Amino acid sequence: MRKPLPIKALFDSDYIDQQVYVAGWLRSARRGKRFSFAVLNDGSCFQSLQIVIDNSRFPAHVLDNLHTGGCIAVEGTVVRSPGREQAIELQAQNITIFGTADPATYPLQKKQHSLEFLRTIAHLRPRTRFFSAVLRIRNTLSYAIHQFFQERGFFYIHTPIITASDCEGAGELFQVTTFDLNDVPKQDGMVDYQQDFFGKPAYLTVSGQLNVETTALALTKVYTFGPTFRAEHSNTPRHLAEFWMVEPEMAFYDLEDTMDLAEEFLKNIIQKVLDNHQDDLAFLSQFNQVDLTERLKRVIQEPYERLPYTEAIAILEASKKNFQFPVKWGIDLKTEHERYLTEEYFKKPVIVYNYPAEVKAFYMRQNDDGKTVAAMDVLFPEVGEIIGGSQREERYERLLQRIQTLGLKIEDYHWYLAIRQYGSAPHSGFGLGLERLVQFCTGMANIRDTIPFPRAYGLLNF
RNA sequence: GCCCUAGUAGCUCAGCGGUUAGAGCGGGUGGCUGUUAACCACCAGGUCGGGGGUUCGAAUCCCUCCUAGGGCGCCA
Repeated sequence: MRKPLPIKALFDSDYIDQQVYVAGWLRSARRGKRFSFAVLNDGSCFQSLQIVIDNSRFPAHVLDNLHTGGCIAVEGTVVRSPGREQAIELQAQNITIFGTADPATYPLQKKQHSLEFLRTIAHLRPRTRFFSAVLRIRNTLSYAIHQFFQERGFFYIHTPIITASDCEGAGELFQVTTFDLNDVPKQDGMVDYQQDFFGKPAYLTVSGQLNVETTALALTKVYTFGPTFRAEHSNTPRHLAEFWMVEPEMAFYDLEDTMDLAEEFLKNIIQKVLDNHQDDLAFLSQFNQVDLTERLKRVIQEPYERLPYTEAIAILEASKKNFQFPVKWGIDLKTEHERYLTEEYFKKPVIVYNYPAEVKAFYMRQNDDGKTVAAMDVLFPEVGEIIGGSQREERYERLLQRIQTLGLKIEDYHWYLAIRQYGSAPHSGFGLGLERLVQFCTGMANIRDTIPFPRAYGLLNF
C-alpha cells in the first residue's frame, strides 16, 4: 500500500512546489462555490494541513463526503498559503476517501469539547488536539526513559505481571483466578486454591521492585518499566487502578547516589519534552491555563533542595501554618506539607530523605539512629511526590528481623531474603509513576486524561 | 471509604413553584464566500438522569438510587 508522507515532514522542511501524498482525518471541511477547504491531521504533529480543493476538478460524491471525522488521502502540490493562519497548504489533485463519517452522528464537533465528554468517547478522543498532544508527550517520555537508562548501561528487565503474594504491601491487590466464581471449589469451608490455575492464590503485581532487585544483584544496573495494578478504592484525579511504573535498581548505589540519579533522570527526560513539543506545550498551556514551558524549565534549571525528614518537620513546625494535619515528628508528609515545602518555602523541587521507619516499607535500609530508614521522595511543586525510592536493606539479619516484627510471612519472602544470604550487596532504587509525570508535563488536571483507556475504581469502559 | 457540587436538545449551558421549556454551537435545506471553530436565512431536535413523595400545580421543593466532577484519605 502506498505510504503517505507524515504531515510533520511538510512543516519540518521545505516541500514548496513538490508533489506529495498525505493521509489523515478531517478536523473540518468547508464547502464553497468554487473552492472547498479541508483541515487534515494525521497525528504526526500538532499542526494540521489545509487542503485546498478546486470543486470543478472533483465529482460530487467526493465533495459530498468531506466531513469532520472522515479519513482521506490526498495527492497534491505543496504551496505557500495566501491565508494568514498557515504558512503552507496543499492543492489537491487526487482525493481518496478511505472512510466517511456521518456528520449527523459523529460525536466530535469542530469546537472545544469538555474533557468529561471526551472521556465518554475514549475511542475517538485520540483524534482531538488535546488528546493527541498528550499521547505524543507520553510517547516522548516513555522513549526518553528507555534512552536514559540504556545510555547509562542499565538493562531492561521484564518483571512478572502475575505474582504469588503481596510482596510490598504497596496496595490492595487484584486477585487472578480461573475459578468460576459462582461455583468455587471449597475444602472445609475455605476456598481450595489447590484446584486453581496456579495451585495457590495469584495476584496482579503492585510493583516490580522486589523481583527486579534479584536482577540488580546480578546485572548491577537494571530497570523495569511496565504496568502496575492497584485495587484501592481511590476516587481522585490522581489515581488509576492500572498504571505504568518505571523502577530502576542499582547495585553499589547508596541513597545519595540514588538521589543524584533520580534528579538527573527527571531533568533529562523532561528536557526531551521541551526539546520536541513546543507546539503541543503551547496548546496545552493555553487550555490548561498553566505556562508549561515555565513549569518544566523550573524543574530543570536549579539543583533540587535536599533535606532530611527531621529538618523538613522543623521547617513545617516553624512555618506557623494552620495545616489540616498537624505536624509532628513521625507523621508521613501530606500533600499540603509537600506543597508548602516546594511552592512556598523552597520554590523548587525538594528531595526529602531519611524518613521514620514506621511510615515506610519493610525493605528500606535501617539507619544507624535506630529511628529512620534510607528513603527519599522527590517532591515537585503543584503535584507533590513524583518519585519515591530508597536504599534497600541488604543485611540479612536486619531484614529478617524487620519482616518478623511486621508480622509478614517469611515463606513469602524466602527468595527475597536469599539474595541477602548469598553475595548480598548494597543497592538502591526508586519508582516513578508515568501518568503522574505525564500530568505534570501536560498540565492535565485528571490522570484519566493521560492514558488512552483509564481503569479506575468502578470505571472499566472500552 | 468520607465530604461537597452537578445531571435540562448531539455538545456547552440558561430557566430554580405558575401558560405550549429556551439560547449558542452542532445537524438538515437554501444562499453567499480563498475559507480559517466562516457568514446569513429557515427547519428538525427534549418522558428536564431513574423511582417515590409534597402541592390545585414540580425541570424547579423533599427523600432515595444511579452517573459525572471536585476536595480529603490510601498511594505512584
